[in-house]
Amino acid sequence: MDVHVRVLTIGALAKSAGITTPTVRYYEEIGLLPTANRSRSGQRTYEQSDLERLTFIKRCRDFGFSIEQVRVLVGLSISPSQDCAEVRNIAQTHLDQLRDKLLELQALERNLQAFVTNCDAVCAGGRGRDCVIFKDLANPSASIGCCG
Amino acid sequence: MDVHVRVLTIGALAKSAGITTPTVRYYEEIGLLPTANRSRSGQRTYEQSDLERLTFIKRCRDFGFSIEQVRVLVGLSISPSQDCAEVRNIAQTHLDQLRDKLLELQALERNLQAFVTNCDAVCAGGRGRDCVIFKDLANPSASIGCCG
DNA sequence: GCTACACCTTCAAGTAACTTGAAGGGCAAC
DNA sequence: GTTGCCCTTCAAGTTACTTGAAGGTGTAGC
Repeated sequence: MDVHVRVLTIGALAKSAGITTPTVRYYEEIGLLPTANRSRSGQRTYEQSDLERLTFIKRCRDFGFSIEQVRVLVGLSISPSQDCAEVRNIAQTHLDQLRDKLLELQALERNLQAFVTNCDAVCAGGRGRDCVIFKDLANPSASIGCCG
Repeated sequence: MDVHVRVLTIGALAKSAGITTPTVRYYEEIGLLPTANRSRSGQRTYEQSDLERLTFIKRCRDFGFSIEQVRVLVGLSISPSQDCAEVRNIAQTHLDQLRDKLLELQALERNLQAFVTNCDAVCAGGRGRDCVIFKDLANPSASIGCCG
């Protein structure tokens, strides 16, 4: 059986792909990876093609795709008629969402910076029961921007 | 008992603070809000001070602080010696982490944009079993940047 | 043959921060 | 009295794994 196919243990596979062994088992459990072959003693064995598939999955995850998106992408990648346009569209949608999130986080960064600056300016390391920071944060009718 | 204190139901409280009722109960369950008083029929009742506390929590969450960070901030906000410096430091740490994440996401944005651009340039709406996109993504020894 | 020791196995529960669902009670209006 | 919305609790679902317990496997050295 083991003619000249390089067989990998789950640990070797995981390391090569840059993920952990429990994660490999998890991917198998949720059907992202096919059920692995087993050695006589019951240990999972993998081949080069498994490494490629897992690498594909890892790259997609690194791109921030959700497991469900990766599931679709894996399906497309192994289908006979690989639909590049569909992949492109999934990626574009994902990119759009990413940009929305970036804008949100950038706004958050400005607000947090303003908060810290205000802390420095107003309370300057002091302490006391009348700190404006807490008051403003707890005021239901105040607008945010915070602490000033 | 109900002299001239405006009493709020959980729904009214939640709406005023801009969160959902299950979330209010959840916050009570994890100790972020104190155990609520109850009406004779067993429904939770709240006062203005609860709304302020919940508003404080909501603002902190909007700033992206984790529940555990908010727990600390709430503790500081109700302690007799409110330590502004500590708040400032927590916020600064959080801001630093946020900036790291922003950098990551911006790099991701560039990569995804490159991916989409490459899809357009290389495969241009086509389909076929030799799509370079899939091949590159699945190649364990290829460097990322993707699809080119 | 025996002993380390790293690596493998399964199953269950934990993580964050809620959300959703089921099954039922309370209360004000029409 | 009944409609309809709000409230109650408890349990499970979500995402993407991680951690832990308890035990088997494989190989290297002595």
